[in-house]
Amino acid sequence: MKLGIQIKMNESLYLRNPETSELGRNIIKYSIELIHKSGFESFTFKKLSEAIGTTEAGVYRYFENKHNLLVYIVSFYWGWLEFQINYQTKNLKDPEIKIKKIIQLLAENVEDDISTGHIDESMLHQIVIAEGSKAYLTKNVTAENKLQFFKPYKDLCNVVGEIILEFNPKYKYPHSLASTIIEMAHLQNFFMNHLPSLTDFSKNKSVDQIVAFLNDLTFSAIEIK
Amino acid sequence: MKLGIQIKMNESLYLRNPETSELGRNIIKYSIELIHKSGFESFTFKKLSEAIGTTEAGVYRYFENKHNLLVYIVSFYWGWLEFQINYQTKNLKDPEIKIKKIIQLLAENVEDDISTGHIDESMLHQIVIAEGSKAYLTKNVTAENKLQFFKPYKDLCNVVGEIILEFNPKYKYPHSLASTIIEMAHLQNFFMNHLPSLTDFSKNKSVDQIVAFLNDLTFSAIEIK
DNA sequence: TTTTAAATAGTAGCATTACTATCATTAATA
DNA sequence: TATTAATGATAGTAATGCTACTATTTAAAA
Repeated sequence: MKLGIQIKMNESLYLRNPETSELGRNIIKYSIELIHKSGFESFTFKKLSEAIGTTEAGVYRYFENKHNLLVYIVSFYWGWLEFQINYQTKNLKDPEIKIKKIIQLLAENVEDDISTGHIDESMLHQIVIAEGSKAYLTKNVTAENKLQFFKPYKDLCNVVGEIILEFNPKYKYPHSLASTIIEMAHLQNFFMNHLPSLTDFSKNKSVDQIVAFLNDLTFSAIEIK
Repeated sequence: MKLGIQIKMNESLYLRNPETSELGRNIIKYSIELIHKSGFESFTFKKLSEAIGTTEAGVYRYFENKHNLLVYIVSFYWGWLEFQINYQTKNLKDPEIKIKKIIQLLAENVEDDISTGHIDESMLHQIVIAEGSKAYLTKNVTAENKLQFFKPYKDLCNVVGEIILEFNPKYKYPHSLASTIIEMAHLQNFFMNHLPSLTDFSKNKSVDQIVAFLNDLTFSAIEIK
């Protein structure tokens, strides 16, 4: 059975809600494909509109610029991931097991069984690994942060931070550790695949090695001494 | 006394060595200023050439494109930092003290007492925090990696990894931990200043808090149990 | 000293990018 | 059926990213 989920997106990210029309949904779908294939730098609204079969102006009616579109799809990912985490840790009591589950969800390659129609979450995961940090590494962070552009990311970080405190209420850096785990789950993946000498993950390129590293790092830090 | 140091740069990063002429040195100097002021996205060779008082074509004679120029200045930073680390840990025997020194050098704001003429290392440090990862987060990583674009970064990571092993020869993830420390020294700084809810660092925004977090994280991970 | 070739600087131009504006057409709704 | 909203088609502008060509300076060889 495929479950449909809906993720409410921040309205200031778009000019017109892409979920409400065929064209809008195609914009999201083909953006993900194009960015995944050729990277965010070479991605343009021209190419996107050609892929969809519409015009550049058509895309501009939905998104002010390609940066906002990136933030949109990255935000979608973080929202989706938080849903996954809530769903998969719902009935777990033990915070240790919860944290391990979260690390696994963060690091593991996505299989989109709980999917959302037109969006390929597995491809989206790859995009977030390679392009995600470009969403906030700009001169406009502060302004965009005020518009809540990064809320889904911050929410996720909070959720993880809370569970860290459940495990060890005395731990001093729950948020910093949460953002470290989240970032590293992705960055070590990127390094493993493209700059392997920055990691200790061998040939087989299995994400299990990243999970093991992050588990070790996390529990060493938060275990009660 | 100001000490002059020279950092040998990878020749495939430039078309003409910017160290060998006044114009070349100005290209580096003003790039750092402009990127620091307005960010890498809005930085163009046109604006740079106007700031210097030359023409666009003049800049293109030194660097193929702005991406390579970014990689150049980021590489310079990593080379400079490795020099600093070697210099400041030279006579230290205890690997624990060495690691603490490294974390401090990574996280602390740079004061360029050991400076390199026209380059403002303190400004460069800020650039690497905000733009550094854009050097490798591209579709060309693999090709550029083959051309040794990221050697200074990888060298640094290796140096840190070696010292981690000095502390605990049995630790399983020296490189991944090294790249985690290096990346987080910068990213937590960025978060602290722009997205503070992703950290646990309060009001005063002192980098000492980042140092404390990284020390805790690192030594929890590598201490011999 | 003159000649000449190499290095450097400057001009101009082109294709693409990142938008904006206008107007006609289609589809949905009152 | 009239009206409005969304889309499509077309065009245009300014900035960006880059190349080709010409002019000038400089430095070495004759």
